[in-house]
Formats: sequence, C-alpha cells, structure tokens
Amino acid sequence: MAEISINQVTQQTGVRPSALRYYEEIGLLRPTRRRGGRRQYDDSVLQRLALIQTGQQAGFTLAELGLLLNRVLGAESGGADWHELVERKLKEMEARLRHIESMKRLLTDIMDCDDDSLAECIVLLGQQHSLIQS
Amino acid sequence: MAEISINQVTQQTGVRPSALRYYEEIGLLRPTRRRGGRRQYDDSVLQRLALIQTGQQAGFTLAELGLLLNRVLGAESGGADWHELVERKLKEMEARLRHIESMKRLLTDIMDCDDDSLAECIVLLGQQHSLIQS
DNA sequence: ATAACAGCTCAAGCGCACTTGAGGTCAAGA
DNA sequence: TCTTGACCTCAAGTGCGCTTGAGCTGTTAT
Repeated sequence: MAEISINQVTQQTGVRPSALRYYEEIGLLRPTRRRGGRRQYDDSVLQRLALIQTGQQAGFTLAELGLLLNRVLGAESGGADWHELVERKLKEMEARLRHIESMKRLLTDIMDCDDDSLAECIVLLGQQHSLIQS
Repeated sequence: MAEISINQVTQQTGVRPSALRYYEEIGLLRPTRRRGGRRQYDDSVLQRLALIQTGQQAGFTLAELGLLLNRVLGAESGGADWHELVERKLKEMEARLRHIESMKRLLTDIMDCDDDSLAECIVLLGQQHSLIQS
C-alpha cells in the first residue's frame, strides 16, 4: 500500500490539509503513521474520504460518519446499536429525498413560468404546491 | 386574513419564537404588523414557513430562501438573474439526490449483512460500492 | 553550513442558524 | 392599582465544520 503525504491527499480529493488535521482531531480519520512529524496516509484514505464527502452531501454529520467508519465499518465492528442509527438515518434520508423532490418540482415549475406573467404564474403554482401563496 | 401571534405560529409550525425573530432580523420573514409592540402575523406565514422548512431540508441556506421568497416570488419579482440561481440550485439538488441514493444503497446493503460475518460482508460491499475498503 | 520548504502545533476566528438570558414593556384580570 | 404573563430588545453564547496565522521543526538541495 502506497503511503502519501497530506498534500497528495489534498491533490487527489480536494480536501484541504486543515480539514484533514481537523478530521484527525475529532477522531474521524487518522494518518497511518508519521515520518519526521509529518502525516503519512495509506492510500485507502482516498476511499474513506470519498465516503465522507458523499456522506456529508447526504446529510450526515462528521460525528455520524465517524461512528459509521470506526464502529460499523471499522475494526471494532458492531458497536452497540448501530442498526438503530442506520435505520434512523435511512428514514432521514428518505425524508430529505422527498423535500428535495418537492423543491425541484417547485423550481422547475417556476422556471417554466413566462417571465412577464410571473405573478399570475406564481399564484397558480402556489395552489398546486400548497407551499406558497403570497 | 386572520392575524396570529408569534406563539400561535410556533404552535402551528414548530418554528420557535427565537427563530422567527431571527428570520425577521435577516430579512427573511417579517410580521404583517405590530400591536403594542408585539408581532402579528398574517396566516399566510404558515405557507411561507412550510416552504422555508422544506427548502432547508433540501439544502438551501436561509439567504437563498430569502432571495427566492422576496425576489422571485415576492412583490419585487425578477431580481436580476434569479434564473441562474435557480438553475444552479437545481443542479445542486440533483447532485445531492445522487449522494443520498448512494448512501442509501450502501446503508441498506450493510443492514442486510449477516451480523457475525460483517467483516467479510463489508469487503464485498467495498468492492461493489468502491467507497469503502478498510 | 545554510537556506528553502513542506509540514507541524496551538489558539483564535469565521459563517451559519439559532438559543439563552437579563432586563424592560404593555394589556388585561383580580 | 397592582400583578401576572406574554411579549419585547439586545448582547452574548452554542455547535458545527472548518480556516487562518504565528511561530517552530525536520528534510533536502546548494
């Protein structure tokens, strides 16, 4: 397994050194070892960071991702009730999915409005979506 | 149109008075008027708050929702290039949607793993998802 | 030997979205 | 009239996820 410097991690993931140090500080992601004080990462860190980035975009906090990576997927697998956490998160994600889809529908509808008849258009949308109604 | 107190808004939406005052402070949502110093809201505020809540869940910042509510949907309709904003946001939402779906797939797969063969199961998933790989 | 450079630590700061707390006000009921 | 209670303002504090900056160290090239 290749060892890479903090700067190489940054170049390959876009995650800045300060963020990587922060992740380490909160126990989310630690370098494999140090050489002359400098962090050396195993290149599997790239996968982990991909998961972290995806997870963040999906609405996970770093703490939750830490739990997932270090307890559920990590060496100390099966910490207590992760089933529960995962199930809760799945539900949250489904709710979020629905919210995003509502907003998408609303915005695409707004985009389809005629620019000068925006006002009336909005009224119609408001009724359809039951979200607006100035 | 019925006028309701800040407390009634809270009861019907779950949005706390402190949050409502904060929304006002940042120009997102202002009460219709004051009576003896107290905020009185038109009950259409409930729709607006529904949109705000949905929007937040969908990844909008309050500033963006303010733009949407006050420029795009508000009296001063069509402020500059809101088309651009909305299009950018639509793309962001689609990305977010994909991320959530990835995480959902990963987590449901993990849930399906046999509890005592978790380790091997994870290895398999790691290959399938190309996200993990301890 | 020396200088340049990549990286280090530690403390402080930032933006967002609120919450909390102290102290004040206004209208209504006993 | 007095008190209660709902509401007010304003300043400060909170939690998250980092970033920034000052000052230091170990490695490498000249």
